[in-house]
Amino acid sequence: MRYAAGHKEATRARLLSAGGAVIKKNGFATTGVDSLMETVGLTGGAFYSHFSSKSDLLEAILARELNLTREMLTSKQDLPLEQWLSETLNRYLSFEHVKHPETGCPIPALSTEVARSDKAVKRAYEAMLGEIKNRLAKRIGQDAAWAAIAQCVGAVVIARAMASDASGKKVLASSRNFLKKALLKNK
Amino acid sequence: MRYAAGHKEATRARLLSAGGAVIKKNGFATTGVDSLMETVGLTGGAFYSHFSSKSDLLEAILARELNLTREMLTSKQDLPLEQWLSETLNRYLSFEHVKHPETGCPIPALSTEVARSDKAVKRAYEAMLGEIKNRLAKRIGQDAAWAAIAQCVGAVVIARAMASDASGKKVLASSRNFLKKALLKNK
DNA sequence: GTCTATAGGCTGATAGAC
DNA sequence: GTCTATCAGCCTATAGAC
Repeated sequence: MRYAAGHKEATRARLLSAGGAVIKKNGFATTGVDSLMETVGLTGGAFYSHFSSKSDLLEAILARELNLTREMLTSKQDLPLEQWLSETLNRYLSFEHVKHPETGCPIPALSTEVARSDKAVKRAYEAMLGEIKNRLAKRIGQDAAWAAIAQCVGAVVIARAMASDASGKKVLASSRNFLKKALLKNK
Repeated sequence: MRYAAGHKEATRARLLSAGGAVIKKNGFATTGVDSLMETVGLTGGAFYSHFSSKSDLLEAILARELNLTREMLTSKQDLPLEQWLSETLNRYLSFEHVKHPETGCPIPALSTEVARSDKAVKRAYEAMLGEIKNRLAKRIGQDAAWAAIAQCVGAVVIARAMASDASGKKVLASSRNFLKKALLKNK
């Protein structure tokens, strides 16, 4: 073998990381294999020694990215409820998050395309989302967990589609206010 | 002129209606001009006598579709709050809506692509969404209006990406429960 | 493990016939 | 107003050289 041991694994890891950023920003269907490979300094033909299809890549990227989201949402679980809630919501529902999909959560960026993908992709998505929900449910309950996820995702999706920054910020602020109030009251 | 007066307008109207259904189902970027024209029984070349670009079509479709959503959400404004809320939420957050994007609301189907479109498209989106929010705000208040829209959109987006029907239904039910409780309490 | 070359098919958009 | 023909460029995926 003319390449160091672990070379393939390293390339695959870079592909998941750099590729994930690109498709969160520009979309999965609209990003070609060639430009995906460019992000790791390789040419298109080499793609298929790492993944059997483009859809296979989406599945792997989703697993990785959703894992990161789960860690992020549950990293401060030892804080008191109100503080944990406030910090987590302020971070997820920030204008920074809206403006930078490439470093953000895959759910608002990729869900619509997951909905149009094959069963394997959807299964990866469903499994990870279920885990995220379970972790949140421990603190705020089952219904509230799904509702909070849905609302955060929807707010980011809508804020990103707005023409003006001001409108996007309004959507975020309303969702933050509403969720904090509702989640602390119903507890 | 070899075609009846109003023929062009009629073709354009059919294009907006049939095209809207197709792109809500299959996505805007992934649907070609040729297949868009097929839905109204014409060939690709004829597209450009109706719209100056594909993006121009998206703008027109959004205006039309969001107008329909607005009418739907506010059609039963004369009912008592609780009843209006319940009926509207049950309809928007239904499994039927999740399974049939082609006849459903454009916001969960197209927002992610609007976010990646040009300023004109985003302006059309922002203007119509603002109107929808204003109508809802009259009944439930400003923050709650944005929050409710965000949550409904997020729930449908997520439910559509789930592998199993059961998971999608859970997300919908949680959002329905949570929203009804929160909106009636905070009033 | 990555390369180049290639296949066959799709894209958005234009020109000119009818 | 719609047609066909055409452009250059992109797509996913494969074959075979190195």
